[in-house]
This record gives sequence, structure tokens and C-alpha cells, in this order.
Amino acid sequence: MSRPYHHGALRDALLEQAQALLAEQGLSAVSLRELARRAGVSHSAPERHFSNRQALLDALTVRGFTLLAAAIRQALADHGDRPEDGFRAVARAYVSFALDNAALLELMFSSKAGHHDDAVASAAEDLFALTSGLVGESLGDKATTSVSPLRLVVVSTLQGIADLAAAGRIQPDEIDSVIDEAVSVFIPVLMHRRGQLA
Amino acid sequence: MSRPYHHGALRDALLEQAQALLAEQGLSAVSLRELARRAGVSHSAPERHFSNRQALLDALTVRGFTLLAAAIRQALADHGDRPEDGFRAVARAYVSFALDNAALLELMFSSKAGHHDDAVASAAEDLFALTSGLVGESLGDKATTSVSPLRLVVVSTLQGIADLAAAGRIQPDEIDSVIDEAVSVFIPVLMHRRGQLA
DNA sequence: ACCTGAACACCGTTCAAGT
DNA sequence: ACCTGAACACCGTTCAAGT
Repeated sequence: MSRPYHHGALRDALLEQAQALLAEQGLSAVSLRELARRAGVSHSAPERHFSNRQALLDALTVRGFTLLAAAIRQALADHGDRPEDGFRAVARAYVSFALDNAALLELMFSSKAGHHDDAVASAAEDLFALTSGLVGESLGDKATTSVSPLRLVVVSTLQGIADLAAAGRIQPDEIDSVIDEAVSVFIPVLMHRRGQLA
Repeated sequence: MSRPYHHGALRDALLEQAQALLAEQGLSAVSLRELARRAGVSHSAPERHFSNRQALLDALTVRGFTLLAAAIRQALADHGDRPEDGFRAVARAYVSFALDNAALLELMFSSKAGHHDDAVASAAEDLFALTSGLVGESLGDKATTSVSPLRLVVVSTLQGIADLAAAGRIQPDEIDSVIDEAVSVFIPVLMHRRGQLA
């Protein structure tokens, strides 16, 4: 028995280990050679699945966006009917992801100046549409097609709270009060806009 | 003449080159050996000034916080008297820094889980006090001592806008309208709170 | 006080060869 | 189709030695 010549699911195993390594020891510790070692294959076996280190990091990034989007969808599905409940639930899911996956979040939002991967771009776009859709939902269908400045402000605030929480600038015991404050700032503005549109 | 045995200002030269390399080719391109090459010294000369690569990155991070804080102070000094002018000027300075120094901003706000450098922590604290002080200024002296949730929401929004702009999720031509929207959301809230405190 | 040069253990990437 | 093993050029870090 032992391990067969073909690993069988090397690609998934590498990604799994990569996520763990990233969380435990940071981005610089995520090396193809170390991942190969942990998977029990030779140092050049990963090359079949990821043509270089960047390709592996891209796949990890896509995974991160997918996980975060799923967490946010779950939060939305579980929330109460009132707009402020949805907002609060999404903010909590976002921050919770940021605290549990700080290094992954950084990887997801690193700008990578000259870097353009289609799968990464589309996963990022999905998340962006989801969070900015929050605002559209509050405003009603009339406003869901345009990406208004207000949406971008709300998305920025969510992103900023998650960032500062992950960086420890917002302490764990302050998080709920900060989210509640954001809700109390934005909900009246959203309600007022909805009134104007009606 | 030529280059003397002692470089004379190697530390500053290394930091200067490091900032340029970071902006041009990203964090992974910032190697001690490449910096030594560019400075015209042996590969182990930098070790006198930075005991390891992390120490150099820490120094670069401190530089970043100092530069950003200076830009924000300048913006505050140049602004009009009205609170919304101050807010707008700071937001623009923040975003402008983020666009010009995307990789440096990432380095500054990377969480570095187990990483604690006193100089970095104190530079970060200075910036944080400066941006959150914005809100205190609007609220009057009564509120400047406590870090209220509202301050943290405002700081988060500034940080989020800068992040999303640097990552290209907010397009350059959308930035001014997003900043104006943030001003129009927060200024009435700040004015209202000030009224309650008076 | 500051810098050099050799040494060591790591890394990404490439490629002929094996199964 | 998938994996191995050797090779190459890079890197951070250490340390005895030079100026």
C-alpha cells in the first residue's frame, strides 16, 4: 500500500497545506518546496499543477474570495428582515473572516501592480458585487444597477473595519460597538435615499 | 577619488533604494543583496545597519507612516476652516498617498501576526491618533480624549477608500465623488453629535 | 567603526528521464 | 498523464578576516 506513485489529489492537497502555512507562518513561508515536502512528493511535482509560485498564490486568493463570499451569503440568509440586521450580519461575517484569515485577506487585497489573473479578477468582482449589492437591496431595485458613490463608501467602510480589526487597531472588544455605530450612521442615510427615490 | 571604502551614508542609501524597489517591483524584489548591489557595497555590508531583512522592512514601514502623517498634516494646514474641508483634504491626501505608494501602504498595514517592533508600533499610533483626531476636532475638545466608536468608523472609512483605490476597485475618476459622498454622510452626523455634547 | 569574502542552507525554475 | 532528480541562479544569514 503506502503512498502510490501518483498522489491522486495533489493539487487540492497543496492548496490545503498552503492555506494552513499562510495562516501559521505568513506569506513568505509559503514555498513550493515546503508544500511538496508536506505532501510527500518531490520538489518539482507541484509544477504540474501550478506553473509557478504566483499561480499557486492566485489559486489561494480565489479560494479566499470564494470562502468570504460564502460566509457573507450565509450571514445574509440568516439575518432578520430589517435592513440594519442584514448590514450588521454582513459586517460581522466580514470581520470574523478577517480575524481568522488575516494573511489570506492581505493576499486577496494586495494590489500586485502589474498582475492580472482572470480567475482572481472575477472572484474579486463577485465579492464586490455582493457587498455593494447590500446597499442596492436597501435602496430597492431602482438603484441596483448603478454603482453609486454611496455604495463605494459603504464597501470601503466594511473593508476598513475588517482591515483595522485584522491589524489589531480595532480591539476585539471594540468590534461590536464599531459595527453598531456604522449601522447607525449608514442606515438612516440609506432610508432617506430610498425615500427620495420612491 | 571613486567610491571610498566607507560608503558614508549607507543606511539612508539602502532605505532610499528599498523604497524605489518596492514601488517598482513589489515586496519580493526588495532583497538585501540587490540593495547592496545598487549601493555598490558587498552583499553583507547592509548587515551592519539592518540586522536582518525584517529590520530593513520595519525601517521602511516607519518611513511610510512618517511620510503619510506629514502629508495629512500638510493637508490639514492648507484646508479651509469648515470641518468638511478638513475631512475632504485629509481623505484626498490619504488616497493620493495610497495611489503613489500602494506597495508601501500594504507593507504598513500588513498584520505580521507575531511581529512587534516598537518603532513601527509608535509610528502607526501617531498616524492613528492624527486621523482619529480629525473627528475629535469636529466634536470639540470635550470628546478628544476617548476613542469613540464613531472615530473608528471614520478612520475605517478613510482606510477602506484608500485601500480600494490602491487596489483599483475604486477607479481614479470615481475617487472625488466617493470622498464627497463620505463627507456628506459623516459631517451631518458629526455636527449632530457636537450639538448633543454642547 | 565599517566593510569584505567564503560558507551554508534555503528557494524558484527548468528539463531530461523515469513509471 | 504524472512524478523524479540533477542543475542553475538566486536569496538570507553568519562569521573570520581585512582597513
